[in-house]
Amino acid sequence: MNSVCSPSAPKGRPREFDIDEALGQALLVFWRNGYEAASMTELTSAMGITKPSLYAAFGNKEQLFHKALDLYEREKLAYMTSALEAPTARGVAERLLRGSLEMQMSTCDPKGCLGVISAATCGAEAEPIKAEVVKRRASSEAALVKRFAEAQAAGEFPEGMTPEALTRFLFAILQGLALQGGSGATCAELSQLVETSMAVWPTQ
Amino acid sequence: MNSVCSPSAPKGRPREFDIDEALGQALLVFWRNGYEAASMTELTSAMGITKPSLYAAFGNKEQLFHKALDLYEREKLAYMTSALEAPTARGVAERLLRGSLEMQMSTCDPKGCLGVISAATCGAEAEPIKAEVVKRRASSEAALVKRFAEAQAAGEFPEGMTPEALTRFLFAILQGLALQGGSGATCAELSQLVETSMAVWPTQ
DNA sequence: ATGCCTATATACCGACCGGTATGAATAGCG
DNA sequence: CGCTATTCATACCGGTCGGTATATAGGCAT
Repeated sequence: MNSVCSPSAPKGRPREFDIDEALGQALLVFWRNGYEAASMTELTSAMGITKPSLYAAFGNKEQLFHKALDLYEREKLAYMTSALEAPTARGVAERLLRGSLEMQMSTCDPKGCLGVISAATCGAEAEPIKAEVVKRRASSEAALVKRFAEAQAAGEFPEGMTPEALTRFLFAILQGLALQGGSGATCAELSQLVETSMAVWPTQ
Repeated sequence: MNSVCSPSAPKGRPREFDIDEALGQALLVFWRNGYEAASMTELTSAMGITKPSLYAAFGNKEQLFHKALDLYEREKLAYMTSALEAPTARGVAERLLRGSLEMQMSTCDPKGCLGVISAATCGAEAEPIKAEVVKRRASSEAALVKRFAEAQAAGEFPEGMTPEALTRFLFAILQGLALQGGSGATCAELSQLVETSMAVWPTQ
């Protein structure tokens, strides 16, 4: 209750690892293996820390996954929010498709999408994990619906096309893209999928 | 080397369960939980048999999954082959989409697609499982490419649309459909996705 | 130097995993 | 009736799971 009260006033022994870097490594393990298949042994090994350190710093496996998911959305899904700023609905779709494609083509990151992997996983233990991922996806969808509603008001849509329908359609393609990417599809094949999707995207 | 040599000449104690019915129950468990999350305990419980009986009748967990996958393709994916008989490429796509939609809407079967679930699962233990599923998917894709090539030769495609591209595109939508179905999407939402896909499907 | 507090490392916990050894039960065959 | 062959039920195997008790090491204030 005194002194400078600096943000870094650790009274005890200082931790010997960078907590953000460790979280980044945990994210990679979850990304490659999914929640359930990522064992504590593999997590701690990749993070370079021991199990008690992990539990002291992150709580437990589920909380660690949540924090890794936060990091994933913040760093890897940034193109999603920026895509909404495209001038037209078609531009938004193109940015989303190309952003997702670029992610799948990244040589340093794992293939597939952490969200897709986690949503498809169905173990009883991972039920709350799946629910959380689905919930976050719903908020992303809502943002896209809102953006497409603006586009519709601007007269960009052909009649009969609702913002909800196009959002669901685009998300389905993005999910298929991530799934095929995680199944060993080549860059050319995924790129072809993006081009085809843009070719069929409704114009006026 | 004698007698009627009837196909049913079991010398020992006869098995007390129907092997096909047990396999059907195993399929449901794999379908709901995925390969890795389906434990032997849950499998044997659902099949109504004990572990040694399962191993005697089916080999091991992986072989059981393969047989369940055979059953799945034979019974649940029959609409895929019949869809290829539609008169036009557009008709093929529509049959595939509506067939997949109907499966997702079935109240007795689990949601999602066993193939999608198994392909997204990424545990090291399940690597051969994933490879097998991807391989079977590739053969389905090849069949669709072949059918679309006929359609292209018949002048059904607009220029620039290749059979490979449309196949990949359609499979992506089907995968998105299964994934959203497995994530709790409503019938109305999935139906909307099918309608949108048909609306954007290229015409001539 | 002495407490105090926190992080570290080792070893361990009960539960469950896939898979199996073992012996009793049940059929056909002589 | 044995004899053999197959299935059944129980109990068990080593290994791994997520999670933790315990004791030591290390930085701060006094």
